[in-house]
Amino acid sequence: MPITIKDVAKRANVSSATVSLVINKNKRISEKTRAIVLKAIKDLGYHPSRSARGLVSKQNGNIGFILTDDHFSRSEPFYTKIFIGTELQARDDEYYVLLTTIPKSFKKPDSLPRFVLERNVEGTILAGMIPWDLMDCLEEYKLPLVFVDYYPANGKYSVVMSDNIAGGFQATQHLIDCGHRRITYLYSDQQHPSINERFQGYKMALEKANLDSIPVSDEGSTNRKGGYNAAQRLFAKRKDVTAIFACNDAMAIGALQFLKEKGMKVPKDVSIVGFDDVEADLSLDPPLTTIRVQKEEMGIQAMRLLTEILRNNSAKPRKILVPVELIVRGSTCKLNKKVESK
Amino acid sequence: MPITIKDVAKRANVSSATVSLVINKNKRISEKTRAIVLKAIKDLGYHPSRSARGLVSKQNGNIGFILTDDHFSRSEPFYTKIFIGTELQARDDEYYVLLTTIPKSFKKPDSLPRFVLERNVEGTILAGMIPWDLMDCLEEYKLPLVFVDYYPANGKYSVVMSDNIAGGFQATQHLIDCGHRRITYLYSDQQHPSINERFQGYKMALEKANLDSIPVSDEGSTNRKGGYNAAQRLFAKRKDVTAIFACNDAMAIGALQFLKEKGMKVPKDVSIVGFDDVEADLSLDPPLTTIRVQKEEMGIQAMRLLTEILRNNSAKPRKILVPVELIVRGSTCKLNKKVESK
DNA sequence: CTGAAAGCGCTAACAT
DNA sequence: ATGTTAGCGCTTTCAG
Repeated sequence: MPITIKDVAKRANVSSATVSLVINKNKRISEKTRAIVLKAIKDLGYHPSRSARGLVSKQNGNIGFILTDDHFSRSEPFYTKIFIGTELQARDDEYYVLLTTIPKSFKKPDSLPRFVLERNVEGTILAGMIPWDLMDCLEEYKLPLVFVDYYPANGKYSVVMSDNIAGGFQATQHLIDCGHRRITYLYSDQQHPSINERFQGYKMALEKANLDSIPVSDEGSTNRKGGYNAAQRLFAKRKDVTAIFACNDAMAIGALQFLKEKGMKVPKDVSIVGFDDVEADLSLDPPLTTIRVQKEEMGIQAMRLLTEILRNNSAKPRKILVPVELIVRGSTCKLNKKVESK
Repeated sequence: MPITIKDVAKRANVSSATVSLVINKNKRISEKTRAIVLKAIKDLGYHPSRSARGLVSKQNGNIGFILTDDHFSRSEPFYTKIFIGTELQARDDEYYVLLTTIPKSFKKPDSLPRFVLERNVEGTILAGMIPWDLMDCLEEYKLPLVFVDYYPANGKYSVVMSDNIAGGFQATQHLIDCGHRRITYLYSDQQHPSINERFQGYKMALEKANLDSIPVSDEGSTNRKGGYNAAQRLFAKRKDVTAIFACNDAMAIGALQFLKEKGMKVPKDVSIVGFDDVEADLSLDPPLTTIRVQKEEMGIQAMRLLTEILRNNSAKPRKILVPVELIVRGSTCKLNKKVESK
């Protein structure tokens, strides 16, 4: 029932081989025949069969997108947007994206995603923190892998990250520019490369201004509750801090909530900068100054990297940093004209 | 390089046809040979090639999952969870799910998702509100369609909905049981079937208790801002309302915010019930009493419905209602012993 | 520059 | 109950 290559060949008065060559952009076809064939394809609304193509070319045109279940269910659509970027780019690259989640607790004998077991993807994008065991298993399959927003330390893979160091620097610099001198870094889970990189940026900005770093961590997690707890811990020790740089928006919002409850005004008494720009809470009061991460762009870049590897599998691992941007909203302001001695 | 059916055949000392029959669970194979073949398959780690299968069977083992971009990027992972359910069930049904978004503003000459143009899906799940034009276009492709959490009025398709009427009823009944007599329904966008059905349930519960309905809508949208505005509008007119049933959690949270700002205590002065149980804000104070929608289950059911249609395409359109559940948290309480005259 | 033909891995008659 | 074989739609030598 569907239109086949033969139908096109017949209509264009050429052989099916010629049509195939045209489809595959082979250059040894005269402009004239190419045009005729192209027209026939369009007239007929022909689309080559992926099955037939895949059968002979040993390629299936699919790529996998794996992330942990808890990441995908997160209340902010962070990874969702990365996925959208991937899918967007996949349209241009003519791939289909198969999305699957694996349990955060993935352990060695657990079974891998179906599409890798059945070898129905040519490569895979790994988004966010991935259990070590999963990487191990994947490695055995020799699947081209690209990491987004996370990467293993071994340097063997291509990765796409947002420019966390620059972001940390910009956030901190912004606070310094506002006149703040005692600026805390609120975080949790320092193992995570992003959180660590943001910390680097923070420290660099402080060093440049000759200020001391005041890192405060929560043992829990990098969510609102963690931010709330960390802020609580911070102000139990030091009441003189005037600015907070949180490792992400969720913690920033948690800290904001704590401050409000304690009657401290944001940004009058304390300025807060977040990271990610999750837009989770546009009704937040005050709206959060933050570092915008280009989530879709990250997905796009990841897909591009993967395509590159797929086309030329000798390609060396590359690392792409997607630029970030300071978004100044209402949670930061100039420090109250008070003159501060360093 | 990969293992083919012939490798299996050779190892099992049978023909490839026999292997094929075993794979396809054909019953006219003796138990003995079946066992031998199965063992060979396992030993070799054989997985049939989808391309080859697809080429002859005209099936590709893919199903599409379409939703609008704004739905997928929503801050609560509502549709994300529906998708996860679909993917979960797809594993059992041996399908791959191709997820794509279309612009909310989809208009007729816009191009359809690639996987339908290229006919690379056997059927499609449509999640959430879908532009009418899209349905129109899809219809021409004669693709089996299943709707989740939304459906066109024409009754031509299979759909999966949560039991909105029961949910609206339970929510309202809960408030009535708490002693409330003046209960508002806060909503927006009544065109949406879910919102309308919830309204039905609300009205039924009120009628049964012989109470009047107090519907208040916001002209904007069904998000927090809408909830805030609607609550504002409500209390501008009537100060005697003691309970609010919002058409979803987002609006409930918006209303909650308005009440807090105006100094009204929740639940002491006003009780609030939401709908969806999005868990967006576990740190919400007070935590929201709501109607839990089983999002994953909805995705699972949608996939099952689609599989059913695909296996037996004479199947008639079916409608599945996924049960809901009242979750009582802190935003509702018994009405202050005040005696109320009806 | 284009056509003829073989063959990818599998299924489905048809034989045996 | 199992084997033989043609052919699905496409790509890819190899000829011309």
